[in-house]
Amino acid sequence: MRLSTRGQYATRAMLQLALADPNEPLPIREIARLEDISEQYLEQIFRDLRKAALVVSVRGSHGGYLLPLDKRRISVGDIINAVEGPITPVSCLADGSTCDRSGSCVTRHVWENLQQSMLTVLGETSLQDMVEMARGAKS
Amino acid sequence: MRLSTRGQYATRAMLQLALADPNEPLPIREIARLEDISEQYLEQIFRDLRKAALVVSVRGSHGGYLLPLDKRRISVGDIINAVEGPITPVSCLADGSTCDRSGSCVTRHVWENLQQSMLTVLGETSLQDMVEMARGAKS
DNA sequence: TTGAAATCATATCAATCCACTAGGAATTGA
DNA sequence: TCAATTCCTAGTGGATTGATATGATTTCAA
Repeated sequence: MRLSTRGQYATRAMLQLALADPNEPLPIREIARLEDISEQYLEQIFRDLRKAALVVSVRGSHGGYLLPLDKRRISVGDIINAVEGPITPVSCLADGSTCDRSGSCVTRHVWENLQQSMLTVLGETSLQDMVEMARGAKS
Repeated sequence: MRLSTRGQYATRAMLQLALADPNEPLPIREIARLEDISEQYLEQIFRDLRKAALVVSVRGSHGGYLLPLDKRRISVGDIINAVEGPITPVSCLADGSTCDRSGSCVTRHVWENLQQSMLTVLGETSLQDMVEMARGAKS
């Protein structure tokens, strides 16, 4: 029952973006250095973040990534969802699943509860919340 | 972010045990047939359940497995824990982990919240609850 | 007392996924 | 022009998953 590193890396990277100067693009190289993550691996993760419109890229020299949205409106759930897909604790809760087991619907309710509580926690934590945590811890 | 089939199979199997006659051992073969699970795979899962004392085995002909405990006192969390190990959404929350990243402690709080909420949901759902759900759904 | 039914145990295996690396093409500021 | 950067596709070694194979051990029942 593990989040993959993609979700963790993406979250840490987004936090770095949120802490950085919002007017100048932060390059992946810099984020990778700050968070000690493989540069090329992080590139792949940022491709997903960009596709989900959670970041905006600036190409070319002095390029990098920017946060286009309000930090209050980006949740950790959004980030995880962008790089790992939907939170589905069991496969029968995934999109196109046909859970045809009649007797197992009881356990399905349990997994639905689990899923709901995970979505709630991750959806309630915004990038802004993490920025404030970081600032609070620093002072 | 998936539970493996071990946890799901174990939960469904335990529910079958909870629904069965508490006085006569239910063999794995029967559970595997009811839930359409590989018999030998289920054997391995039951070894873990037995080691965790969530079931008791009766060897030999007419053998099988029994629930030694109050159904109210066994939670889905106990079952998952027995067959998959502790719920740790990220590796730095695992037992012997040395999370030495200074800056990442902010995200750690998020994962701790996630973990706590998962533990709560799974810990609050007992085998008895599932039995009642199954009975309720049946009538 | 023998045989069938069942648990118990270990080894193996194909497929999949994970975390990453390799190697470049395209874009842009200086 | 050139260096810095994003963008893209492919491959890869190791770990994990979800089993299967094979057999030993235990016990009830005919």
